[in-house]
Parts: sequence; structure tokens; C-alpha cells
Amino acid sequence: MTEPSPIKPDELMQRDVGRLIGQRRRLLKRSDGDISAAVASFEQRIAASADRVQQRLRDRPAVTCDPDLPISARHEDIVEAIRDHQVVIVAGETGSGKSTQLPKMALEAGRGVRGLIGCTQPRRIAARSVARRVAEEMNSPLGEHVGFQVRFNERVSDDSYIKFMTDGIVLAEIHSDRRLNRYDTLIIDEAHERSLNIDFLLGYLKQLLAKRPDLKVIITSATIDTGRFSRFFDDAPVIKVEGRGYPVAVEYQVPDDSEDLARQVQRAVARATRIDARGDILVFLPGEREIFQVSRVLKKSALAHTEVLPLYARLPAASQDAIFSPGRGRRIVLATNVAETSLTVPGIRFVIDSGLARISRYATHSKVLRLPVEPVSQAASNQRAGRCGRVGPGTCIRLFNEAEFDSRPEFTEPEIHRSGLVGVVLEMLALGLGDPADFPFIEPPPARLINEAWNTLGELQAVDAERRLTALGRTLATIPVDARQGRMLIEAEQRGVLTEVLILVAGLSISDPRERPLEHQQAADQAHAEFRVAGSDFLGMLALWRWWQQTRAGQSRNQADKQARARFVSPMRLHEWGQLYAQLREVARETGWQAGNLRPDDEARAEAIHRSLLAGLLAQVGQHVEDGEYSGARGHKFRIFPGSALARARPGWIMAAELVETSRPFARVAAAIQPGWLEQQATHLIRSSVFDPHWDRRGGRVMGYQRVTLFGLTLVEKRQVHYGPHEPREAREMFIRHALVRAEMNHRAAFLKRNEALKRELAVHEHKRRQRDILADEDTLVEFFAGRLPETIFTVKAFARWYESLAADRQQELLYDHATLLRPDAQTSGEEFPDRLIADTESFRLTSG
DNA sequence: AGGGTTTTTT
Repeated sequence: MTEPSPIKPDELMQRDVGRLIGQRRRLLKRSDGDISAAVASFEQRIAASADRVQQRLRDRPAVTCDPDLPISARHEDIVEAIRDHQVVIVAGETGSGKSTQLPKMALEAGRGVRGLIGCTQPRRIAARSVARRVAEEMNSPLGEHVGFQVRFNERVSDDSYIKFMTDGIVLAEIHSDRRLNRYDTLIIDEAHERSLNIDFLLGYLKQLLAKRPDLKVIITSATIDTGRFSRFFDDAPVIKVEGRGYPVAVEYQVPDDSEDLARQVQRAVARATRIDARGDILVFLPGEREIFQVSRVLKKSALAHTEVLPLYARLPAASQDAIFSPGRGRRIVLATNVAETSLTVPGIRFVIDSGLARISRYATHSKVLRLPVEPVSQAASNQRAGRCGRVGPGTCIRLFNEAEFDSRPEFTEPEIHRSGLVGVVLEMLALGLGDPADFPFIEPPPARLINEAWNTLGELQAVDAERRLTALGRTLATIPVDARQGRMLIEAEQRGVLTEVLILVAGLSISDPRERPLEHQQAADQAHAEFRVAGSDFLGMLALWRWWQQTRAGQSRNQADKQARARFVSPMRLHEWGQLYAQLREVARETGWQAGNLRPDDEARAEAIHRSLLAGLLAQVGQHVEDGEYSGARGHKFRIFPGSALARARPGWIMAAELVETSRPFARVAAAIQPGWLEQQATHLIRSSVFDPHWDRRGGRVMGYQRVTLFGLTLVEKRQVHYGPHEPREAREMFIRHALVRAEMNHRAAFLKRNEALKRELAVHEHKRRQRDILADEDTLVEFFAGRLPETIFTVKAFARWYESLAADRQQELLYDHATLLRPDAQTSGEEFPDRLIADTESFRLTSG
């Protein structure tokens, strides 16, 4: 009997190990007949995997590290540390060469053979451009030895040793490869940025390292809080690398009383001019508005040979490119935080740091994203200062005093402490990672954020009352969009408007393709009016989409782009919108959904679209209170964003794709809704109460009023309802008292007339029973009818006849009051009282006991 | 009546 050979993991491709172990185990268990053929094929697979390792080992590209880069000074220490430790922290400033050289050093340390060396970057552009550079340095075409993968773009081959990607890609890969077996080494770059992705990834790796002793992890960071990373990974060694920066002198310019930001910048510019009148200046400001204000003041002061350029992420691409094409004179770049991490402005000699930034903070109680302007941390300020030491010695002028700097927090609060965590918690559930409160985050998020995430998942019906993932939740986790938006898609599929909502969800995920340049705001607004639909910004988005599809169909790419630009719409973002739509449509197809075609507008369709969107936005609705002010969840107040098609109309009820608090709380991208939709779709969230029960003599039943609320918003103020189904016991008591005892019932039937006889008959009965010669008083009668007086049996023919005389639907309506009367112990729900009870009226008996 | 930091995804 041939036994399958044992598995030697070290000699096999890591991605094959798990599968081969499983196959071997199955082979050993098999006792049926001849397994030699199966063993042979198993041996073949082992051999193939081992051959692959040998081949990769042989073909390993030679690497040389650039000796001019500061990191090369620690070359040997790093290679050695990688060999000796499972986790290594490399700390170094920009320009040290760590992003490009570390993967090569890992290769030199023998990594990259049994699996890829995976290198993550926070941004797609960086992943691609670093990959290109390293491929060049290794004299290998991009995609061969060195590949990359970002959303919409992948160039990795089976022969790749190094793969650059965004950290989001690794997170997505975990779903299909829980142990990340395709990698034998992971380099997490820019870990100091502490994005949600990075913190989640670090926590995941922390757990994975024990299960994958062969996996090596390298964490790289600016020299910010490296001790924390080291402690987190069980005192992993930290290797510090020099940056290639020049010294930066820091000056503090204390603001005068009543000197606004623009004047402070103006004064700092004057100071820089005195030091070097030709050195380019980068000014860090908190937002677009400040950029505009400062720009106006600087332009007014007509500085010689000076160009003032704005720079922020939403700026049209053409204007952004101006940063990279050097002008003739001096340049002053007025920038937001894009220039701190995402974009490098070349040739900067001075940095002027306002010390301010807009920081996003998620307000859990109101579900509003706040963007307050706040003082930045010391680390962020130092990062900003570093931006002027790239080409020569620089000077940083801080618009606050040194004591204030010292009093500021050392590090920026990590995103996981400030963001909504729905996506993170959903992901953890889908991956079976247990209670998020127990997950090893490097700095665990506050409980209130985790709780809010649970609530939102409940609101979306992604988890049940026991916090288990529902089927819907499982689907949500597979759609690569925000959970609220995923919920919209699921609803849209059921309502037959998937194509439209796919377009909208894609559109909501990208940045608004409509551009509004500072100097052409009115013209832009006018052009955009073409895509305005009264009552719904979403239908407006669809109008823009349709316009673009038609425009593109009829002409060349160039001509279409030109048409878009003429309407102040960015062709690049339209393109991205199309890509995203195509990707989501593909995911939808794989999920087994029918997308169908974009259909012409009609009212029913518009309602189906809006109701689908609403499924994801139940907590982001508002009711108009007065004067354009809306009241939202839990009493939170907001207004409609002025750019919305709804801003003037102010419909009574709206839903908003985003609630953002900037200068004040705004609802952005909104549509009018009907409160009735909420009552139908938010059944799991609405609270309803009934009050003021009263006897309805004409109707012959107990009525009451209902109030319906959602997150404290009143959907229905006072609606008359049949009281019975809500409070059966109380209704029954009232029915007895009014209908039977007092006979307060308007009906032609004989019941009322006979009621006196009924009372008498009862009284006689009572008399016999109690041996007392009195008529029963009202309370005794109630007790009797309620069945609380035992041993009393009475046939109520009159009652039965009256009932018979009613129309069938009337009988049905009265079912609650009357049937509970007949069965005092019966509970609330209608279906507990079969129709038979009504059909058998002749034999109705009031019984007790 | 009046306007937003940044990034990412089987």
C-alpha cells in the first residue's frame, strides 16, 4: 500500500500547503479499494508545488539598492532583522527610500519565493507609481517581477515576486484567503497615517501572525509613535532610518489681536520675502473658503513676480496640474491637507502653517458627520514643516506661538476613534472575527462608536436582535460599497430598479463630477441647471448620467469630454463613475441579480427608486419645521445644502444621502419623501402608541388614537384606530361596560331592546346563586361578562342574533372586542380567533371558569 | 438663502 508522502511546508508554495494537507488527510482516511491512482496525482501536485518553489528560487531577480538613499546605510541591519524577526518596524521620514528599497531588501533576505512580497500603500496613485519605479530599478517590465493591483487596475503575473497594492485590496483579499497565503511577506507602508484600513489590517495581522509563523511583516512609519507599533507587535525591533531632508528652521509668528487669518498669512509672506524673495511658499489652510479669502488678500497686495495658486482635492484637475508646471516667478500655493500627505508640491522653500485643519468626526447620536476646524497635532505640524526641506534648507513659519505648540496633542487622533464603524463591524462579522470589542486594535475604538455601528446594522437589517448577521447582512458584506448604499441596492433589486440605483450608488461613491470653479460659480450653476430635477437630487444625477451616455455615444471621446467641460462637468470623474458602475454591475451579476435596462421615467419608477434609496437612509430623514429648518433623528436640526434642487422648495419630508456639519449642519444630495413610506419601510424601527380609548356608540366598538414616531420624529400625530388590537384587555372591559352593561349601542338589531331582559335574566340567575334578592349592579355585571364570576353559565341568544345581523366585514372588524369577550384568557392577535367562532353564533355561550 | 479635510473596496 502506497502512503502519501508527508507535507513539508517549507518546500511548497504557501498557497498550496493548506489544500495539500487536506488532500492528504482525506487520502489517509480512505479505505475503499485502490487509492494508488489518487496518491499518484497527490504526489504529482506536491512535486509541482515544490518545483515551483525551486524555480522561483532560481529565477529570483538580482537586486541592487541605490547607495545614495539614506536607507541603504542600514541595508544589512534591515536584511538581518527580517531574517531574525517575524515583525520589523522601519521608521524613516519621506525621502529615506523605504517604500522602494524595503521590498528589494526583503527579496534579498530570501522572501518572496514561497509567496509574494505584498506592499501596501494608502493611495492608489502611490501604489502604481512606486511599483513602476521599483520595476524600473529592477530592469523588469511592470507587471513581471514587480506588479501592482488597485481598484480598476491590476498588473501582476504568476512570475511576480513583489506586488504593490492599496491596503484596501489586502482587506478585500482576506475574504477569499483568510490566512493571506498568497503572501510570504507583507510590508505595510505609511502605517503612521493610521487610517481605518491600516488599523484594521494591523489588528488582523496581529491575530494572523500566530497562525502563520512563516509570515513576515514589516511596518513602516514616519518617525511618529513607533514605540506603539513595537509594543503592539510584542516588542518588535525598530530600525530608524535618516530622512534626506535638509534642516528646516521653525519660526513662530504670534497673531496680533483682531488680525484675521488672511492678514496673518500676508505678514508671514512678507517675512519669507525678506529671507528669500524668490523662494516658493506652501501655505497650509483648513479649507476651500480660507483659501479663497487668503487668495483675495494676497492678490490685492499685488506681490511682484508672484503667482498665487489654490490646491485642494476637489479642485479641477487642470488647475491642480498648475502646481507641477513651474511658472516664471515665485509661487505661493494655498493648500489644504492634500499637500500634507497625498500630493507633494515640488520646490518649496517656505511653509506657512496655520496650524488648523478640518478634522472629520462622526457624531453618533445624530448620525451626522462633523467637519470642525481644529488645531492640528504636533506630529501633523512637523509633517507640514518637512514639506519645505526637500530641495534645500527651508523655513517654516507657524501662525501660533511655541507654548501653544507644546500644549497640543503629540499625535493626531487615529481615524478609528473618530469615524462611523459600520463597515468595520460588518466586515468583522462577515469574517467571523468575533466581538469587535475584543478585537486587538492597536488603539481600540470607544464603545459608543461600536454600539452605534451595531445600531446602524440593525437599522439596515443586516443583523438580528441577537446581533447575528442576517442573510441580507451577508450579501451586504460582499458588495464593495458603504453598507447604507449596499442596502439601497438590495432593496432596488426587489423593487425592479437595480440599474438606476446602481448608477446612483456609483455616483454617490465618487466625488461630485460637477465642478464649480471659484471664478465661474454662476456660470457653473447655470450650466448645471440642465441636470436639475425638482424634488430630487438623485433624479438629477440620473439626468446627468443619461446626458453623458448620449453625448458619448454620438461622438469621439475628445468631443464628448469637451462638451462635458463646457458644462462644468469633469470628464475624468464621469469616467470614474462609469468604471465604478461597471464594476458594481458585475458584482450584481455575480450575486445573481437581474439588472435590466435603464427605463424611461415615470412616477411609479421614481417612487421605486426613492424607496430603494430610503432603505439605506432611514436614519437620515428630516421633517420641515419652519423657515428651511429640518428636524432629524433624535431632535437634530439641519438645513438643505444650498446647491440642492430642494433648497428652495423645502418639502415637508426629505431624506439625505449625506448629513454633514460644516459651517452648520447640512443635508446634501436629498429628495422629497412621503412619511407613509417610512411607516411602511421602517416597521422594525418605528414606535407607535395608542391613547385616549373611547366607546364608539355608532361603530359598536372601542376606538382610540395612534401616534407613530421614528427616531423621535412624529410620522403620524393622531390617527383614529380600532383600539382592540392594541390593548385587547382594556378594550374588552370597555366593550362589556358600554355595549353589554349600559347597552350603549346604536343598532336596529334586537340586542338593545332585549338587553333589559338579559339583565333581568342575569339578575335572577345571580339571585339564585348568591341567594340575594337584589339586581346586579353595573360592576357585578362587568365581572360576570368578564368571566370573573365563577360557575355562571348563560346563553346569550340576543347577542348572537345581533352579531348575525352584521355584515361579514363588520363582524371581522369587531372580532377583537367580541371574541376576547368570549374567550377571556385569549391573547391579542387576531388569528387566534378562528372564523368558526363567528359562524357558530347560535351556540355562543358566555362562560367562565 | 448660501457652500466640504482626505482616502479606500471580491
